[in-house]
Amino acid sequence: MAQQKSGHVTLLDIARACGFSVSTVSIVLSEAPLSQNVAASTREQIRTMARQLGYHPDAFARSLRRRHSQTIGVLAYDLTDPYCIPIVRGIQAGLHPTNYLPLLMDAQIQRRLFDSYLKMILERRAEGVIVIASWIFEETNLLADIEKNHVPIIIVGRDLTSRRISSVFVDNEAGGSMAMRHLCELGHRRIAVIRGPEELFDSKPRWTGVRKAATEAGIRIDPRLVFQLPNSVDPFSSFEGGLHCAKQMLASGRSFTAVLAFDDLTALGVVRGLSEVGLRVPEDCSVLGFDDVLPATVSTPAITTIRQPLKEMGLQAVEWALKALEKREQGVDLNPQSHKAVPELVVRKSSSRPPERKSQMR
Amino acid sequence: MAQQKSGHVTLLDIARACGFSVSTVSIVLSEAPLSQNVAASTREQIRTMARQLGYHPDAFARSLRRRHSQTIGVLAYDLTDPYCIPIVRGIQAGLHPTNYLPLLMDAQIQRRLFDSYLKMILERRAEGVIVIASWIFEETNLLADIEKNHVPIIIVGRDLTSRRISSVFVDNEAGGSMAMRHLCELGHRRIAVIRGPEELFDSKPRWTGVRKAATEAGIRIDPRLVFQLPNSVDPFSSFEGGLHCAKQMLASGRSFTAVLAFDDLTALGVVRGLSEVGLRVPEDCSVLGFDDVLPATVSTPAITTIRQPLKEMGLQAVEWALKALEKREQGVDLNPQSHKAVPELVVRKSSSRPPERKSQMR
DNA sequence: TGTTGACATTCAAACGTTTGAATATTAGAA
DNA sequence: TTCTAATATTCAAACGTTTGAATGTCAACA
Repeated sequence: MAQQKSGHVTLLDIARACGFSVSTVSIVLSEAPLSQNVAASTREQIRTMARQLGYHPDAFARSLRRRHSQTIGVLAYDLTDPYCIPIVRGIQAGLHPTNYLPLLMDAQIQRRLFDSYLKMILERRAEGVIVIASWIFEETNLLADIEKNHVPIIIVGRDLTSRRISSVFVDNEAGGSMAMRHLCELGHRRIAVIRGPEELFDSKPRWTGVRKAATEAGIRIDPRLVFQLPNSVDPFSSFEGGLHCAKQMLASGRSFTAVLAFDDLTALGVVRGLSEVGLRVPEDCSVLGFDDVLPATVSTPAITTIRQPLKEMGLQAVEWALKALEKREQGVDLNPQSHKAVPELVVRKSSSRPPERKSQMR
Repeated sequence: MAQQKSGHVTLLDIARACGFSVSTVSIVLSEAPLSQNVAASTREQIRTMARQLGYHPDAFARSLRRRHSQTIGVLAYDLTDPYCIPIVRGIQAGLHPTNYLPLLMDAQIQRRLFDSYLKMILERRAEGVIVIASWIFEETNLLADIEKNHVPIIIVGRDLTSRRISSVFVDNEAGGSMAMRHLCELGHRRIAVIRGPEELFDSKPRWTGVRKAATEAGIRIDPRLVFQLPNSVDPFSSFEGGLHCAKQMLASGRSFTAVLAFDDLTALGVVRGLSEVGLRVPEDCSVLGFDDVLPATVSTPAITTIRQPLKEMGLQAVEWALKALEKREQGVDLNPQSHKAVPELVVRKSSSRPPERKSQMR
């Protein structure tokens, strides 16, 4: 009845319905400072009418006028990956006490989608962007556009300070060392290692850390027990990669008492591979993961892993984004920062001392 | 330089920069029909200038003027739950060929957040809303507002046709029957059942299906082997619930050769509980899950489960949402519809024939 | 010469808000 | 009585687009 053609209730509808001007209604409903001057009776009248009609302010009109969207764009490379979720949670948690809202997008590991969502984030005038990408994320030309439009951008999951982008990522080297040290301390000497895919940012430093710790412990890593995941991209593939590597390991005829896997899903793949030939984890062979995602916790045995403080990393990203906005308000451009989060060894059931009889591994 | 105070490049910037009017620029950049009449040289000039300045149209202004947001709100009860993700994927897949964009929100199983995000979806003038909620989702008063503003709403994960809301959900009864039938066919007779939490929509019909199949197979379910998950809410708790039930089962002294768990995470909890007393799955005891989420696939043994066609359910929801929009365009209000998706038995490694010697279970 | 119509471009209003400035009303003070 | 000040409300412009209608130019036709 009082509806506009658009189907949505507007200030004008309310104004007409209770005989005040649009301005007054706006002042009351948006709780502008001037609303103190509005008669209490008027306020009440307007508010009840708004409730009655089911009024909700039009975010488009409001943002247009106020020149603020109160939005932070969050672009995840793949929500399917359990790695992303805790980061998103951290971002949500960080944003919650402010009145910024996350605009969450899932690129599904597709460059095309990544670009089109980034464009959308720009069009929606997000005031900042947080990109979750442990994964390849080369120069999109949109990146330049983001800069031209003065939108602060933070990346979590890899170091892009070289491109002058604030970055939050885990200290992979330290993590790799922790993992190797844990196995050494348990008494393992023949340790198979599954390295991450070539093109993944985390792979190299993690491997460096592993080697350092091995050297420090006086252990030689048999190059024939070093494997590498293929350059694939979706989370499930790293499970299959682990499974495949385990088979190769077993086929190689070399003996080993532990496997240091690139991440948790790889570790789960290894567990599967070992179990298929009747080997038990950890009695016959220890398996270590990295990340600490849900599947590592709920599988049996629970996977010993290097935990990334994902939620905290999300929080950190938000903190910087907000600070950048604040500074921008004052006309200052913030220099890109970087934060190396410290990982943590989580000992669970997939690691133990090596089996007594070495012959057990053929 | 040519920047407005807002920091964003606008049509006016481009117009000034190349000496045409805002209208012409708009017509060219938005590829309006009139742009055929614009001189090719002009078009080129405007386009390159836009690219150079990094122009992106302001979605707020555009939507305001066009009276279309090209957006579908998607409100998930908890992205942490692996159950949600494939549904979201389905929704994305369904939306992709259209030019609607999903506006994805994660309520984190908190009523307050649920409400505030729903409000946000309304304010952003989403043209339709899809709610993912297997979980409690009682009358929000916002629901009434959604109706007042003529926004079509679809729920996936439970049946709310009684409240005149289109619903997509799995045929829980059929699924429950499938699970039980599978165990019976393998030869199990003493089967423990873990029912879902009281307040969860899926719980009752699933249990009905289980009992029906048992009756048909001439099997009596020992009430002392029936357990129930507590009314909790986060996905991890169902793992713990399963673990706890397994302990109770074992403590009860009753013998059983299979456990039919409410969902996959519960099943994984049961596996853990059994393994803690040295029982192996499936050699000593079979375990069945429900849903088919990632952790069920990557754990060892892989969990035999009843698969919900989650992605398809998401697709279905989108299809209806779009149809409702189409109809609304013509002024027709669509009647709420409902779709019971048919589940599917996925046989993996956690189920097998019961062990020969019954004494094995004490 | 005037009319027609195709082509190229611009005008101006509108979308739903917000907000600085303006107006109107009342009460109290000078 | 007029002036000031507080209270209560409205005007009107602006945010960045889009778009129906208007304008202007030019060539071709009658």
